[in-house]
Amino acid sequence: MALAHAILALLADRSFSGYELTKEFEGSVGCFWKATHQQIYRELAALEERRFVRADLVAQEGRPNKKLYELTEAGKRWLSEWMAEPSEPCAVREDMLVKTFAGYLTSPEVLIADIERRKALHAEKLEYYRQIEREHFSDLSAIPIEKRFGYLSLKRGLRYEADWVAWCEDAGALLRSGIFTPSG
Amino acid sequence: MALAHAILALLADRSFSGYELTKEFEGSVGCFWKATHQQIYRELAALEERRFVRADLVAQEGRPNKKLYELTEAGKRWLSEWMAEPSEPCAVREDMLVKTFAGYLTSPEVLIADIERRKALHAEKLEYYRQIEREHFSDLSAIPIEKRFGYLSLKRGLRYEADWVAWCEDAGALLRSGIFTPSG
DNA sequence: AGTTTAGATGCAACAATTTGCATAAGTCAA
DNA sequence: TTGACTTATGCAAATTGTTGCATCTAAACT
Repeated sequence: MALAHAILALLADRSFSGYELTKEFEGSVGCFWKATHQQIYRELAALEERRFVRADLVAQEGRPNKKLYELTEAGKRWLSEWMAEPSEPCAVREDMLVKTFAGYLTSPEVLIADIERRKALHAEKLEYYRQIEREHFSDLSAIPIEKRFGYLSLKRGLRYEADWVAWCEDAGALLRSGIFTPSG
Repeated sequence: MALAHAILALLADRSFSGYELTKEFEGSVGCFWKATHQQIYRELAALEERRFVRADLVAQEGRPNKKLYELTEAGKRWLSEWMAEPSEPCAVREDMLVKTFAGYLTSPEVLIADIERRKALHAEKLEYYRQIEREHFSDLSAIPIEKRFGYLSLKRGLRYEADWVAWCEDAGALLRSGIFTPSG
């Protein structure tokens, strides 16, 4: 039920509609949580029923109406209580590493191609996080304390993507070295 | 449906029972996949129905009988085809980073305690992977080629855990520096 | 003699996630 | 003016993942 907490964590700062939350989860917050619009809308409905959030219908000109959700006192309390509980490492399920593990069933070229593709993906995400870092966290003392905490999460995202890029280079070099081919 | 592929990837090397597979997923293979015994038994039954694996009942003395599963030709083909498809990064859902993101809702001490706990967990796992590295991959040229590929996956696990430890130290230092407290 | 630990498998219920479909208004370019 | 894209929300079904329980054998501990 931790998606609920991720949503409440965003709503602690300001109000969001489901659509806006979806965008957030696809972007910067994506460094620590992934969720589709379906999950978010369903979870918001559940949170509203539990009175942890409250919704305001906002009529808009030129576009569909939206439901703006805000955190209630009960929601804030529930979130704070959860913060004190120990956190477990998230489950890893990496297709890529299943492939390297059984790499002898295909040709090194197939693996290398996929690794290069992944390297590009992670490098792109890394650049995106670096841009956020430059634009929002270049001077921590200049931003309100509540916003500074996001930097800790972003730092993890920066590390994670940089680390993937480094592994891709590492693994690519090993595969090209010929250690994994009978002839080499 | 990628758990299926992870199971087949293990069975490509040798036959396993469900119980043995569970142990594998808890240990070394845990660096790229997490699965409970329930998931594994269910998936094995489904794979058997699709004829990607075949089961042999093995009577054992002194302990319950077991079902030894082996990969079929069809299963091997299906796995090889899957290997050529591009792999997507796995979904990240990190409770810890939700907490750092909304860290202003609790005290730095609460965050620091959890970060220290996580650091110990990741350091332990890192040591475990290092032990596997020493015991199984200290000389790549001395082991059969099929087994060498596992080192690529292990290397990712080593990096991942080391990177977490480094982040924990980083985040801990920042939290202790007082940047995140109004008085500091 | 009784409890715990390890090996071995499985059902049932529940929770979470993904995927496909559906709607509806407005913008913007070919 | 047709087609693609963005904003905005949602249902239904299928797939995956988790949790609690249940069974059986045998060794090892207390």
